[in-house]
Amino acid sequence: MTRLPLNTRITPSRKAMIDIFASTDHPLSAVQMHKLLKRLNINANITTVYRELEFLLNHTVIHKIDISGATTYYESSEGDHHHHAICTSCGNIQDVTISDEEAFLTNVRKPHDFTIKRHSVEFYGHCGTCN
Amino acid sequence: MTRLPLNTRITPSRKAMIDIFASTDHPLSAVQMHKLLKRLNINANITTVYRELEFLLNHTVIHKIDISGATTYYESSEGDHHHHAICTSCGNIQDVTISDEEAFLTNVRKPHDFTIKRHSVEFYGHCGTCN
DNA sequence: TATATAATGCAAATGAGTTGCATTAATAAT
DNA sequence: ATTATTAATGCAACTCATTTGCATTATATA
Ligand SMILES: [Mn+2]
Ligand SMILES: [Mn+2]
Ligand SMILES: [Zn+2]
Ligand SMILES: [Zn+2]
Repeated sequence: MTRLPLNTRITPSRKAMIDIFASTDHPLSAVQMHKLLKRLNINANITTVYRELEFLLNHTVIHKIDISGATTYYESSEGDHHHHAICTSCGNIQDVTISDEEAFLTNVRKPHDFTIKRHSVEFYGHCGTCN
Repeated sequence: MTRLPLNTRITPSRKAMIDIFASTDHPLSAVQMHKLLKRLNINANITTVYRELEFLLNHTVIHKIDISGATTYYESSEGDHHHHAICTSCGNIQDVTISDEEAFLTNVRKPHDFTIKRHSVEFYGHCGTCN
C-alpha cells in the first residue's frame, strides 16, 4: 500500500482502473481491462491501459500474474498473499494459498549471497470443468 | 525420460542441442543456443532452434524456465527437481532447491476439483555480485 | 485565468515466437 | 547401391503482446 506520488493526477481511466481492481477478485489482462473500460464509456487507448498498469505495478496497487506462454494478468494487491492455479485447457485462474508459507520459505535453499525480493508460485493443470 | 519417437531422425542440430543440454548445467535461451550452435559450425536457422526446443519439451528432454517479463530459458530435465533464483539486475539464474518439497506440496490448498499437473516456483532478487 | 507538466492518442517499432510452403536430407524399403 | 517416404529445414512473412517517440490534451496549482 505505498501512497501514490503527490503529483499523481486523477484521470477518468486511472480512477476507473483503480476502482475496477479494487472491486473485483478476478485477475484481468490488459485487453480485458481495455474492454471493461469501454463498457464504462471510458475510451482509453490500449497504450494508456498498459502505461497505467505499469504505474499501478510500480506503486504496488496491483501485481502481475505471469502465465507460462500466455498473456500477463493483473490483480489487486489487496487481500492476503496467495498464488494461482491456471487451467492449461481453458485458461481459468484460481487462487491458491499455501498453509504455513513461512515454513515453505525457510525450507528454500537459496544460493549463497542471493537476496530474495519476491517469489512467484504457479500451479498448472486442469480445472473442474476441464477434467 | 520418455523415449523419442522411433521415426525421430538424428540431424546434426538435434544431436548438438541434445548434447549441449546434457553437458551443461546452465539454462539457455533460444538465441543463446543458436549462437552456441554457430560456434560449433552448425548453422541452423533460429526457427529450427525454436522447433527443436518445442520437440525436446514435448518429449521431456528439457523443460522451460519462465522468467517474468523476459525471454524463456531451457535446461536439461536430467538432475533432481529444483527451481530457480533469478537476479532482476543482471539476469543471472541459479538453482534453488526446496528441502522437503513434499511437505510444501501437501500444504498447497488447491482449488476444489483442480488437478495439478506441474508447478512453477521462481525467486526474484539480487545475486551476490549485484548486491 | 494562466502555467507547468502529467497523461494521453496515435502510429510506428520491438522482440519473442509461430506458420506456410517449397526444398532438403535422414532413414527405410527395394 | 538406388529409390521412396516423409521428417526436418530455411526463409520470409506473420502474429501478438508490449513499448516508444512525439505531438497534443487536460489536470492540478499558482
Ligand atoms: Mn488471485
Ligand atoms: Mn536449473
Ligand atoms: Zn479449465
Ligand atoms: Zn545479478
